[in-house]
Amino acid sequence: MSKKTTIYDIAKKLNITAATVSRALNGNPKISESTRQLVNETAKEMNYEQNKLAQALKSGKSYNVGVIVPRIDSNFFALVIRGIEEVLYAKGYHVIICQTHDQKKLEIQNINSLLNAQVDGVLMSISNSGSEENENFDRLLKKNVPLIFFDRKKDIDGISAVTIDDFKAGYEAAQHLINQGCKRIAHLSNNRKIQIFNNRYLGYKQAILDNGLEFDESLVIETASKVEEGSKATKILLDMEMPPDAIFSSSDFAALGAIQEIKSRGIRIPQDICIVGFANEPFTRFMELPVTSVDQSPLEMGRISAQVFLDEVDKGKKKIPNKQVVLNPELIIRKSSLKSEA
Amino acid sequence: MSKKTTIYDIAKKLNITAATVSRALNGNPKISESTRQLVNETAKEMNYEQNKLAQALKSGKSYNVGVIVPRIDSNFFALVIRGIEEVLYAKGYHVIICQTHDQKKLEIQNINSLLNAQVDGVLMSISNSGSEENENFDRLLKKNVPLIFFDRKKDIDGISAVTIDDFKAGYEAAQHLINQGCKRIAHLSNNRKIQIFNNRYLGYKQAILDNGLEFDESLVIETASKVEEGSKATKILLDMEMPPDAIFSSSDFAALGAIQEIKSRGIRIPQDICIVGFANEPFTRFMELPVTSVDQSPLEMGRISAQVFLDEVDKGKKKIPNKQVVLNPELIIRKSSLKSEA
DNA sequence: TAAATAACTGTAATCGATTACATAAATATA
DNA sequence: TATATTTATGTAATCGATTACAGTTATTTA
Repeated sequence: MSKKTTIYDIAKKLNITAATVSRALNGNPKISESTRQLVNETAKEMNYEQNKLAQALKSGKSYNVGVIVPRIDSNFFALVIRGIEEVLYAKGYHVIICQTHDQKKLEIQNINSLLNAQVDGVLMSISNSGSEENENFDRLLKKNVPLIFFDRKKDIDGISAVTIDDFKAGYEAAQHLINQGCKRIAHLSNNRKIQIFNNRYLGYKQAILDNGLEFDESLVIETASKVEEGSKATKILLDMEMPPDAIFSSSDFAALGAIQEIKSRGIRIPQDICIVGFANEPFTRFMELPVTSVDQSPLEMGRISAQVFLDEVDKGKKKIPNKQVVLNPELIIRKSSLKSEA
Repeated sequence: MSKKTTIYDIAKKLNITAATVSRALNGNPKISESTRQLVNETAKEMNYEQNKLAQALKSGKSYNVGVIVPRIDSNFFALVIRGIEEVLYAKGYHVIICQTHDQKKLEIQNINSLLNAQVDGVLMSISNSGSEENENFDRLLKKNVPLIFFDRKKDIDGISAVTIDDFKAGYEAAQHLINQGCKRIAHLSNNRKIQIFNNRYLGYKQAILDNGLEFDESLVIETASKVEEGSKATKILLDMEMPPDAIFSSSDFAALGAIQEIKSRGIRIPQDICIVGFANEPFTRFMELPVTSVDQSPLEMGRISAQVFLDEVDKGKKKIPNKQVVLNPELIIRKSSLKSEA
């Protein structure tokens, strides 16, 4: 109701200046213990709360950080965000979450919006659909707003990134399928202009070649990370003259679509076709037929991304070499690919 | 790099005052057309961008709005948020999303955090675990920060709310099961101190009574909205002397747990037991056995909540009667409850 | 032509917190 | 005792945008 109390109100009441009050509240060592106590008590009495907007104006820091992800209703991104929040909240930051829904237009809009909100930094996983252009990222960098990529990254000078070793993840997934006796392993990829998807693909390919199997490019299909798209792609695969005996999908959602399509044709999993997904979404564990998937330690990814941001903020203008953190993926083996036990 | 340009820079360049620049940029009618143009052009040339922090300090508005939900990795909340964003972004607001994970402690922390960020309003779905106390909400109200509940609400004077008609939803779900010939319908409820859960329960109960069936309180179990909890509760139900022939769950996640438990015992769905969930999460559609569920038009709920907030902000201090918007639920019937066709 | 009005623009205070610099009082040093 | 050094606080500018009020022309009216 009544106006908020400011340091001026406190100052007037104690017959001192706002400067002294400010210093006392901020623990400036030049303030005598007696007045410090007095000020603190009075502040409490008067329900003083610092006006963050004023402080922000003065310091040029908003203590807001933007996080941009393709979508928030995936467990993976939700957990990354949780990790980010955990670290940043503790440092007094607020997190503004934006979704791109994999549309470049929205990505640009989001960046504008965050810039507008004068965020102190941006942590993001880039959108799928996208030109080769980096102007948006450049705009952030030019303004000295730290930008950190996680998961879906691009190699841009001056931008740190936190990912898992996607090549290794792809390699291990394929190797696992090969170990199960699969010979024709298909791959539901995603936009391979995005590094992580390309790396998963490359790892998968390498494993096939390393094992002396034939690599068939026609078994690789790019799809969006959606159930329907997974089904669609699987239709194509199953209709081939020599259909695959395994599918490694770089998305759990697409894998789910694949499973639906396969089951609808009465083909057995894992006996006839083995399935491996990616991201370890909870439903992979909860399904009647639990799905093998790759865990990306999203919580950890979020925490580390936040830490990288904090480091960059601290270092201020000093240009530091962009940090590239690579986490270890973990293949979680479940029934959908356990031919040996079926 | 170089400092940001301010209205003072523009003023200096044009040999006028910052006041004039400010007025020109804001379309003040007292400014001559010529200078207005000149200012606008120069602003563009110099890459001028308004400092929102300064404006926020002056106006007392941060143009930040807080949204508090139990979790973001559920399709329901993700869509509500999307609806909110849609409306608020268009009005120049930013949205700060917070999760409570159904912990009162985090809820309080979130509110503090948002208050700290000087948000212009808070839209929230209250957390489950909770005392009867409303002090946190009162704190917002005392500061004249509009608070709007959606979905999980409480009746508090001065707080508007947007929900679906949960009583009707519960009633229709139960009626549907009765129509399928079910006689002993169990209910996986949730904390019934939360209105929406109590209303679903009451609707369910009323339908049973209206149809002359016996109402058995022991068939009602409170569980959290989690897969594991759903399984656990279902174990109890199936171990009863007279197990139910249908389960109406007020959560899709708990329903999923129920289905797992039921299937693991070799009991058939829907022949032996029918299942109805709640929230129309995507997986209900994608499962091998698609699950009947209640749609709550989350997008619409978000949009309307945002609109209610905008209305309250506009009206300013004038106390307006708290608005209570009630949306219509829609029962989406799928195989899990279609005994008649099985 | 003098007075009144309109049309612009400038002056300066304001939002609330921070901080370099100045100053006063208290204490230490020679 | 006179000077140097601390210690504690006050003064005033600053961050950038907004706006009530005042002031200056230019235009209109009597």
